[in-house]
Amino acid sequence: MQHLLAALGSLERNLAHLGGRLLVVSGKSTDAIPRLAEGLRVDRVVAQRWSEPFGRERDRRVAAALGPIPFVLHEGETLAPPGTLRTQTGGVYSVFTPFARAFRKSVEIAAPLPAPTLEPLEVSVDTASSPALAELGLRENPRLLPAGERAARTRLADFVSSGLATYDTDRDRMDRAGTSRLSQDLKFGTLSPRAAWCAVRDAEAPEEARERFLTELLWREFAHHTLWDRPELLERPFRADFEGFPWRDDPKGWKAWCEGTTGYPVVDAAARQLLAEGYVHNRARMIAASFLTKHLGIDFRRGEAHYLEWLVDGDWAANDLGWQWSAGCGCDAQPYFRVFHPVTQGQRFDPEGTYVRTWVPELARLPTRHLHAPWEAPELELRAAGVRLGEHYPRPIVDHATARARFLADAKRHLAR
DNA sequence: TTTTGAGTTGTTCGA
DNA sequence: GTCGAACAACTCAAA
Repeated sequence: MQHLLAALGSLERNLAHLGGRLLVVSGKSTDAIPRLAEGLRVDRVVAQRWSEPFGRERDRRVAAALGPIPFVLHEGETLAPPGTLRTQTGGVYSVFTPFARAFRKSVEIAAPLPAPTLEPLEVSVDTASSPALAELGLRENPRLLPAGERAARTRLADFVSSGLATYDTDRDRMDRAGTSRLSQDLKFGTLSPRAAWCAVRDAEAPEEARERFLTELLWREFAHHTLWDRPELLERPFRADFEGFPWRDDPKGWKAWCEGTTGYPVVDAAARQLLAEGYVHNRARMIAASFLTKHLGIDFRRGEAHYLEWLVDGDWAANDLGWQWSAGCGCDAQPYFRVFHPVTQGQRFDPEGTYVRTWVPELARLPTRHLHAPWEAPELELRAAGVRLGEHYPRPIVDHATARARFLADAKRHLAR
């Protein structure tokens, strides 16, 4: 909400700069938009398509409520309109690589258009200004990134000039600012994927780094196109053989995973970063999702909903695709037995422990070699770091090897039905 | 129609 | 300590 309001404020300033004006109305879109359209005596209502199921339903209802006034939807949420890429036999792509190959071959991405000129409104209508956070009973979170089109463009420019060159190697490092951090801008539409694509495509940076970023944009694209064609994926696993999987109900495990007290430092860091920042590093999301679904055996849809509730950048398409992939039931022909080791992953992608120390400060004084597995640290070192396991920081709620074996057995049994 | 090549992100075990 | 194989065989997409 904070990000949305700040983005609206930015839009209001930009419009004023162009001689326009942002009108704010409250109410259901099916009532408010027709009322405004009639009040302004417009000949059409123009909007950007929202391709996700919720948005499609909303657009359908608004169009119906507008009656004779045309409701014109433009593309822009994705690089190519969803539903336009098809296999040679007319089928829907279900594997990323062929989708990406076909996309690069057939889609030409033009530079974004300049801002339109605006005409002053001649009709006065009854509108409000957008509410302040406090009016909605919310407190400002100072950790959120600046929102709005200008902030997004600055972020893109900064990324292109400094982060892009090392993107292909640093993007996996949880302890570095190696990612673009553009996800919330793409989600809110304050940055178009075309602008990001063109800026990176035409940038002076190593080809591997540029290609890597463009591929990530295509993953976002793949998620939206896939959900467009198969909206039922928000409720069902992509892989039909995962239907009816024996997920566990583990209230204690669920609570620990949500609040960051599983005893696995990287998993806990991810949980706490989510609650604090509305953002989690991509690598940490995968580790957290793997832990919830595989170590704890909890249904991916619960983790998916939790992430969607807390993420600033959370959209249905990418979130669902990511969670299904992590759970092993998504668009991925890779085997189900790929279970992330939370300690190894931490050591590999947070080698100095910076990420863990930031989010799990009670372990901050522990030497790096024990940071990702504090239960294996000698008592003396724990004491020196001021850590008593079970008091300052929990012991692991599950044993990695045991949990892994349990999941593999469950999956093997279920998939062999 | 049949064949062929390939598939984001990993871990463990044993030589 | 390093390295390759096993994990399991399947489905997709294109030729």
